[in-house]
Amino acid sequence: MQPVMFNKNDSYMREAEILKVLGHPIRLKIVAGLISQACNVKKIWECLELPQATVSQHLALLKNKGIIEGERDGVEVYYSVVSEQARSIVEAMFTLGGCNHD
Amino acid sequence: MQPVMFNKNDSYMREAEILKVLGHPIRLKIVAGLISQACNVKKIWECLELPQATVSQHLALLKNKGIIEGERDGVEVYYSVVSEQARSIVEAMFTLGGCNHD
DNA sequence: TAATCTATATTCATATATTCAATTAATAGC
DNA sequence: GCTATTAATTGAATATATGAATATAGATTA
Repeated sequence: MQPVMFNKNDSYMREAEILKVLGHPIRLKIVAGLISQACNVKKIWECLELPQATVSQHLALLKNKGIIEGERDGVEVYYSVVSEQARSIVEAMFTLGGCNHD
Repeated sequence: MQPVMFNKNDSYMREAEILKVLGHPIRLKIVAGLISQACNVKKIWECLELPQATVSQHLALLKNKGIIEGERDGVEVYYSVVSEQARSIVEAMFTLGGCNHD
């Protein structure tokens, strides 16, 4: 009896969704940055040199998918990574250190 | 002096692209299946109960991104995972075993 | 309260992705 | 040549994502 190689029942929906959300350069940069340190919104879009609205949209998406969470401190909101799965994916991504093709 | 939390220069393009390609339930299923064993195309679309064209499209995308490679054996083509980065991402995804929220 | 700085939400035009039937290509055997 | 089998491609409809402008809400200070 063979192992279940292609599982048509298990939809991998949730897993694929996490990967898709991380699969955008801006969001990946944000999450990778927040892994090393929690940060407020202004600093993020200043560092990345992106419009505030753009960063805000990506932060909202990351928050809705349960990857980051924000904590308000006065006028500022500090975001940090709360999804261990996202954290381990990003770490797996970079611990290989580009030792793949080309 | 602080570490470079938000790197605006390093675009993370390539990394984000890998995650985006894996961020689709069908492609994630295919890659997860091919990690456990190389397989020909017909078996894939039969197991997943999807049209041949749909699976072929996703296989082409995975191949173009350097995640899988195909080897022809007569009239069949056997695919296998060649990207160690993709492999480690998928493994990181599932070794956590859903111990996150809800 | 007004003024101001900050964060979030909404909207919209554009671009990209996805699906699947139909078609084409490649291989093997007759 | 022809035919069967498997895989790749095309094309068109539909769906989703993106980014920037704009509007709204929240918080602080004068």
